[in-house]
Amino acid sequence: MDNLFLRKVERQVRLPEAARAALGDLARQQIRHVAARQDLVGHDTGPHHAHLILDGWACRYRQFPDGRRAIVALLLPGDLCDPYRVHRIRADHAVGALTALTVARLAPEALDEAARAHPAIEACFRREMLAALALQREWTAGVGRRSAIERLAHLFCELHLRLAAVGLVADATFPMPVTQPDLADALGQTSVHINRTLRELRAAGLIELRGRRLTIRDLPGLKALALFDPAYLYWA
Amino acid sequence: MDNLFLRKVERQVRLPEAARAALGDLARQQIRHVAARQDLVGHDTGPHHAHLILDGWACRYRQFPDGRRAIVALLLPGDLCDPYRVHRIRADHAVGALTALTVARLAPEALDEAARAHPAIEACFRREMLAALALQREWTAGVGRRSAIERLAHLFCELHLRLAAVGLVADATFPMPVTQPDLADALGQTSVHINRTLRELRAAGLIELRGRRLTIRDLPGLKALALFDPAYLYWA
DNA sequence: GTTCCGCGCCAACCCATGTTAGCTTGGCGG
DNA sequence: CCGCCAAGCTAACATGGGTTGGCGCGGAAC
Repeated sequence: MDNLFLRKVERQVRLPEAARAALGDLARQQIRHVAARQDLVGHDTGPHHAHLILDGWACRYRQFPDGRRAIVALLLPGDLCDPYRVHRIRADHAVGALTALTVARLAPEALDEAARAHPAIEACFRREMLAALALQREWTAGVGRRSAIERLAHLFCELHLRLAAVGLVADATFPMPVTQPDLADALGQTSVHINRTLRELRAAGLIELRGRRLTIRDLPGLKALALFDPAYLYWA
Repeated sequence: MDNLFLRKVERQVRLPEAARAALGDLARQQIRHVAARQDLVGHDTGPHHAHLILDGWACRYRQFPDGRRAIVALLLPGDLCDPYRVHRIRADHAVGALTALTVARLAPEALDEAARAHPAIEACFRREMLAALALQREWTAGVGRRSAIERLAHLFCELHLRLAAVGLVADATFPMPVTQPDLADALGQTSVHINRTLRELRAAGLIELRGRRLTIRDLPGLKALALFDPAYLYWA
């Protein structure tokens, strides 16, 4: 199980050997397996560990008291979740596994120390934060101003690039293990409408989605429909 | 013109005298005035300065090629905008003045140095980032899953707390210089519907909005309607 | 002082998306 | 091998919020 975070990072900057080794060590400390639909971090968890996603998909979500749920971010293999310590009594959101998950649990002290010892690692963490922020802004803009079909198309373009950055795309095909109800919560719609919209995308010859795998049939078309501009993707 | 960022910060942690002085110096370097509706940072600006908002309101927004606009964040007095350097050719969004604005322009090198010299300042910057991220998540969740009236109510609750943290609230009344078209772009709606919804909130006796000032008539009622949970506000 | 334009405000109409309800399929536990 | 349940899929109907268009006001430019 190779370290996808490293692979993503080194698409941008070559790390010093010592930093690379330190990051590798970190990721090998404490491997945890989480079943699909389990929480990695609960709404009421206090200060907690950071996590590196090694395999599987997770999401950050917020559950409202009346049952509504909003998924505010998707976490893919190679994503580093909360590199900086959060000193809060109560988290503002939870992190849940969408599929079976393999993660490295990272002690905050170990991260701090690695960042202090290797400026390159500190830079990585910072970049990961800035990337998460830019991504979050794009999601806010999208839910606010994109139509249903544009949102879905945009998400697929985004996933395509993010997964390609960690080598999980082959032949314009990649895993898409997110169920329609989950997509609905991520895009601010209902599962019924997600289904309608998927049908439209398929009928337009833009995508093919079967058995948890997505194939993009017409990438330029999909990007045009989504008004996709990759400027916000830091690692891709 | 006192430094509102300092005031906000020191509600949480007492800074060492040297750090406080350094932050004060930073803010006094290069004061800039910007007219309402002008961009502080454009969509196509490359790496740029950081800004400390001293007076007035600004917003981060994204303009789509077809004219649609999404406001993804409001920047209030005391907010620190982009403390960490962004090494990108093209920004993913712009920052614009909603009202006449007074800002301190901060050179990235000066910030880096202050952060290196004073761990307390580094901690402040990091906290500002984490706060921005949490805020952005809440906005994403809101646009995705809250109804029109809930969104508006929620925004007012948020502004109430954020402005209170810098001492700009008196008698449950605070400045609200955002026009209805701007509110629409921030909440993912149209100005017509914002108008309808404002009327509803007024009719329900929850708020009063006159002459760019908002008075909250029934805070508990407003919070209940908005499903407001302040867990995501780091400074307030 | 006049002109103009952006904003607040409102009503009528309409459509994109939500709601409800049901059927089908496939994977999993027993 | 059976039963169960979550997810995919669809149709019929309902509605929140978008669209269009129009009025009046007040502040800024001249």
